[in-house]
Amino acid sequence: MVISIQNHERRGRLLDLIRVRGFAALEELVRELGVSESTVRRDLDALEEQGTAKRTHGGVLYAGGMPRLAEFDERQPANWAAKRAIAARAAEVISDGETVLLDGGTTTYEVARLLVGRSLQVVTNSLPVANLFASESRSDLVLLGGYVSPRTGVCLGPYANELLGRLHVTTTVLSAAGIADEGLFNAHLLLAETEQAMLRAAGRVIVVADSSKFGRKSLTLVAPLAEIDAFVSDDGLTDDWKARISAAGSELIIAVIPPEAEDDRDLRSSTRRRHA
Amino acid sequence: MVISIQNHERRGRLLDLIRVRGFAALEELVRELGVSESTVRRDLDALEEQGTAKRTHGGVLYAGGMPRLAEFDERQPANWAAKRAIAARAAEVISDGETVLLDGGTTTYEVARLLVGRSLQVVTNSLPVANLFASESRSDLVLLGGYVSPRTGVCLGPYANELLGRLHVTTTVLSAAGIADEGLFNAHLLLAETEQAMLRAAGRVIVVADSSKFGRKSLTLVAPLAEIDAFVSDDGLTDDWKARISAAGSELIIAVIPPEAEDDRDLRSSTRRRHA
DNA sequence: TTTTATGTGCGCGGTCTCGAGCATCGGGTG
DNA sequence: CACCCGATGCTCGAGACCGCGCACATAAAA
Repeated sequence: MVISIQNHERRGRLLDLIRVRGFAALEELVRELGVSESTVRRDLDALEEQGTAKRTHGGVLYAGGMPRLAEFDERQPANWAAKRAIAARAAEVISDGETVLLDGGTTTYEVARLLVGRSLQVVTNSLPVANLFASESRSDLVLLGGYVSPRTGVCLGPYANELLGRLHVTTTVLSAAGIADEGLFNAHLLLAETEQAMLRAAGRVIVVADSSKFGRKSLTLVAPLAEIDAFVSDDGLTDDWKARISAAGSELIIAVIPPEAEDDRDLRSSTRRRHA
Repeated sequence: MVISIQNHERRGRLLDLIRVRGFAALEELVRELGVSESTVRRDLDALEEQGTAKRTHGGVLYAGGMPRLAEFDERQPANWAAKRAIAARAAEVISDGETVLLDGGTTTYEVARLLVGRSLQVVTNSLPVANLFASESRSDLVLLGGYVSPRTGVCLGPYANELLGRLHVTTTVLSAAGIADEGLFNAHLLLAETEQAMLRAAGRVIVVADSSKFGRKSLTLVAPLAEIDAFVSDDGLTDDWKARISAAGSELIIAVIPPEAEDDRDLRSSTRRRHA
């Protein structure tokens, strides 16, 4: 009946190690628990039986983790390299010490990843972005509250807008579902309101959007082009649109997709001789 | 028979598979990508060189994940079994359809884990708890905004309190750093204010705390015992404290630690071993 | 005490994986 | 056309990991 006490203390520590790291090699568990490999393996079997861990070859991974958001999972990597290149350029124009407001979306998430570790004040309505900065002591984090959209993980609604009305940030990084002559478009009505509040709170507004977004409309208009200080996009943007953005008085930053990671653009015989 | 395009498209798909699952066995990647094992292995080498993935024996795990919070990592598993048992009892007294306000802390986090999938409206100031419900379509999620404490991942400050002032929930699940005659104690001054606002917003207040918390004080007083409707603790609680809680007019729910997982309680008799 | 049960460590054979080397294919270059 | 080069797939020896059985130690039961 009574199961030995060290037994469960050790399994508790074991489970904690796995939970903390998400994955642990069997060899390192042996070293850190100070027991034999057989014992660790038996414990792992028990944990897998219990369902809290899943064994793999050479290690174990935690199974009690959190579910993931749909938007970040079901994405095809179509223009992912473009997003990353855009994010890199956008992160460059943000200086240390700034107060940055980050919108939701996959591109702004990539920007956020590049900003982790910088000395910044970060404001966001995006749960995934907040997770990036939550444990970061180098930067302060302010999260907008409100109703959380299940699919995208962003905070919406009047509470978020109201809090935004009392904030001021040096730079806002916005995403967009479409960019047309009328201005920025977004697919979510409540989010559009929140993004309008973000615009009002910002000293400088940067929109990150890959070239496929230009010329497309979406459900609702967020803001005219003239309210945007700078666009960051990739070199798939047509000259036509480059002209329109200049005409609207906005700066345009073109990110070049690095040769290491091109995917949806051509460049066939990749690395070496490239006629140019 | 195109050359380099397929290369990177495949690596993009590969990285997406890894990113979505967190971990993937090499064999399943071979099957799903329809290429040979060698090619997958070479791609994995490239991804590891790039830093976005980490190879293990027999598989690969995604390396671009998010950092983790200190409070949930450095936890010793001392009374973790107690926490889980307490969380199970606390989750039982919450009915479907309720609006539940969940505090931060590891015990309330365990409660939250058990509530995932239930039909509830959830309000929380805790980032880890919010992550649990963010992708859950069965339950609505409202997140309190404000400054995010780096160590614990909870939202603090006047914005959170203000938003709480305009909410009403049926049940609040609170944690505590200490429980003494004077009432609930907490280690964080700003958090105490937020928790007081949580108390005011609630129709019913449940405090989850393992027995080691009773009789201990902490930095600041949150609320007197009489304001708590129910305490959930483990059977290590002394009769003295059981009487005091009854005297304060609060309900007491004792969780029994299942025989599968007892750890730090009793069985002191057999704590030695070590062969020569 | 002896007996029994449980937990732990060690060793061995079998299976799987890894990395490197080699062959093939297809296209671009001179 | 001849050559080069990157990409892919296959083979194979070496090494890692797994599961099993056995031996030993300790605590509870007889």
